Amino acid sequence: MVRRQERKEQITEYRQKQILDAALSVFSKKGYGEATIPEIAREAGVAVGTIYNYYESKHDLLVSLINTFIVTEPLRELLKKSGKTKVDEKSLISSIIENRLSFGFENLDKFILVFTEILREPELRQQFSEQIILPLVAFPENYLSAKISSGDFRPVDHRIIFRAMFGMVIGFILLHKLEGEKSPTRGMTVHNLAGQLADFVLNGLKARSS
Amino acid sequence: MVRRQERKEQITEYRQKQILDAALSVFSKKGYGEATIPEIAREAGVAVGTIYNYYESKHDLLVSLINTFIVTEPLRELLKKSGKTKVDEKSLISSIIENRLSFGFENLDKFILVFTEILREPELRQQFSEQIILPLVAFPENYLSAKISSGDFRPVDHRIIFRAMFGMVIGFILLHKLEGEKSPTRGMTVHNLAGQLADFVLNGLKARSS
Amino acid sequence: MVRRQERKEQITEYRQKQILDAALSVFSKKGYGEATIPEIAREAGVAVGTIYNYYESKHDLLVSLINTFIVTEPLRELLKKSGKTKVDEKSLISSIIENRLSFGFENLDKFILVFTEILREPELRQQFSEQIILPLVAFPENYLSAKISSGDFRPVDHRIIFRAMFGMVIGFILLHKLEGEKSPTRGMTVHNLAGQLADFVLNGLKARSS
Amino acid sequence: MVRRQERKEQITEYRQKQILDAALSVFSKKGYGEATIPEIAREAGVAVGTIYNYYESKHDLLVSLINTFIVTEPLRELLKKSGKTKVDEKSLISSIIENRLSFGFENLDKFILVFTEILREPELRQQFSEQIILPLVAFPENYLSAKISSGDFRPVDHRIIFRAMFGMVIGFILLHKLEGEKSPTRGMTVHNLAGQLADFVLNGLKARSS
DNA sequence: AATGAATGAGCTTTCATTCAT
DNA sequence: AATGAATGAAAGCTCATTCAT
Repeated sequence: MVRRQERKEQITEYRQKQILDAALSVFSKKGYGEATIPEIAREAGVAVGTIYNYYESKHDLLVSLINTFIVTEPLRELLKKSGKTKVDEKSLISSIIENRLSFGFENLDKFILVFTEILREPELRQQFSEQIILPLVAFPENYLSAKISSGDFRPVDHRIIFRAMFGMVIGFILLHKLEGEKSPTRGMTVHNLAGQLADFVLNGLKARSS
Repeated sequence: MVRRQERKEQITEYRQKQILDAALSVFSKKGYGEATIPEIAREAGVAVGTIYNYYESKHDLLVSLINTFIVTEPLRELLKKSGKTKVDEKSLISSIIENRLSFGFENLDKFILVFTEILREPELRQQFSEQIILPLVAFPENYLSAKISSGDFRPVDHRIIFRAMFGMVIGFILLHKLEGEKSPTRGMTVHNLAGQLADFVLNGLKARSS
Repeated sequence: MVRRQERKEQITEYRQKQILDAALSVFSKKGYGEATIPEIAREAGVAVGTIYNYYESKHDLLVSLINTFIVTEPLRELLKKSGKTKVDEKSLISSIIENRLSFGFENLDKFILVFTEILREPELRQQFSEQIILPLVAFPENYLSAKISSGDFRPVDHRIIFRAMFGMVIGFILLHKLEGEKSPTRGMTVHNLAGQLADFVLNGLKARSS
Repeated sequence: MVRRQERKEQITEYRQKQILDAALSVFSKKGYGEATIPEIAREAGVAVGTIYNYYESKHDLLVSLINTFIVTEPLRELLKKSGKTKVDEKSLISSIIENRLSFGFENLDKFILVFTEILREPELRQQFSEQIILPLVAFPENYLSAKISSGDFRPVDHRIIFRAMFGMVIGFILLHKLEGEKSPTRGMTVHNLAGQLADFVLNGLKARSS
């Protein structure tokens, strides 16, 4: 009896994943308005009606999707990565940037989807702000402020500067995609790009006085 | 006779502006797929059919819109601003950033619209890349590379670093909006923010060795 | 003053002809429902509004068209041809058939238009019946009945048989067009076809007993 | 399981028939261009959307309709009627004509629809020519040519003469409808008309020399 | 009298949603 | 629980008609 119950839940979970994956794919390819339920059903390999057994409406599907991929997944990842080996500053920052760049280059359309819809749904925005940005920001901000206290970093406002760095990565990805084939960033490795960005972040533009 | 002709052209131009303005407003509020022609017509104060006297289809309206607001307008502005007074480095960079921040905070939804659609339309992307990004990038890149040559700036790859700075501004705006009311950037003036970003860009994170 | 009046009427008449010609062309190419006023205007070389200065509505244009080309024109032609030189029977019938075949091959789409609309408009049908068919039929029926009285033709019901002959020509043209390129009638001259039909009409199928 | 499958197919077939019947009725009453999908849906007793579950577009509906009623149905009938009892010549021809007249009087608007659209669609025309006219023509042509060989019929070109006879029936029906109430053919029975046409076809107009 | 931009009713078509199976 | 045919509201779009110029 218990087994049966478990079994059912597993199937349910699997179905939901099937559907959300398909929805993510279709929504980010076409945009919410132009995606259709039949297409999502086809991509998920289920019938149209089945989707409505799991989600109340197309809009509910979108919200669930964003909650899952935005709230649940990233936090899970964040936790995984918290215990990390010590490395030197440049390598640490460089590797984080590299990781985010790679991820962003792969998933830009999904981000755009998420940004777009978050900006249109105050409810989602608040969730996003409180459950994603704030925790995400906590660790690096602490890192920054520790470095500032210790005199390793200049006395900048860590809240602003962290957001500037975060934004830099996002914006860099966006430009890379917008420029397309012609961009001078196209021929370079992500590792190289990340290295240059890390150097810039640490040293700025100005030549050292000495 | 000439008068009549002129008069007509003026009306045509005015109508086009009316419709494009309304389309920009509705598209950026709702997104392309969820915007409707009746709503655009209502906003423009014309009949549905009138829109089709000026634009072949909803999609043509989008493309015309992006071309007008993305290709024509910004280039016009760019030219206006080319002759500028000399100021010191920090002020120059700070004021450019401030200008872009203000503009971006006001117009993010329009940018999102434009980004989204450009990413979905290779044709638009190419236009955008060649007619907007490249010219836009030319001047600051030259500035950067001159400064590097003169030894004022460190020997960075100006193509990358310029894009990093550009991206930083875009991404910063995006985060600002996504975080909403709770963001620590909310209480600050744009002038202040721009100052901090300019300082960061020039000096980086690292404390000066001296 | 009289001159001016006359002049105006001439222009009016010319405009009407321009418009009716264009309408005939477009209606018979596309069918009434799929023809559009803008297309007719373009074909006529006038503005859309001008058509409405001469005809009350699209439907009025159709009716006027049919009345003109069906009632006025054919009767005019009929009168022209009433005084004819005497020829022998076979030649007479053959030449009439040839004339109708040539005309029909050229103008089938116009006939189809006319038939279609006449069948749908009882008012037109009555006009057509009384003003076209009856007068058109009068002369050949008289001819037939005279020939029958004189013993040259067999004692058939001339009303039926004339309609059979008339129908034969119409139906033959229809089949010719419907069969298209593959029809065995394609390779033949109209003269030849007309000759065979005339022979058939006069002699029927049966071999003469003698 | 098999039952369910079968059941579904039956429903599908029934729906298609429902829709095609309604479409035939509305198209032939109004013509393609002036028929509307809502009206067809109403006549079929289904929702507008349902029609689009079975046919891709209004035009597809037309083509399917013509293919069904023009290609499939008549050929089926043709096969049914191939084995026939022997009767004398006059009766045979008379009864065929009578059959076609009755059918045509009943269905003229459908024929007009079909003719009109076939003349506008080269693809349909070819289908019609190859799949309908040619097979339909084969048997009577063979009959004619056998009769000619045996000396029973005069040595006419059977390809032409058969088409003349076929056309005569079509054209006769057309005239009958076009003339409306006033036609002298109105008071007569179809049997009588067919008899006179058969007599005419066999004997022509000319009095026998003997 | 001629024009053609503006109009909006009404078309074809789509698709989120329902529900009998 | 899964299905997908049926639904009909609402979209994009067309075009007969009007009317200020």
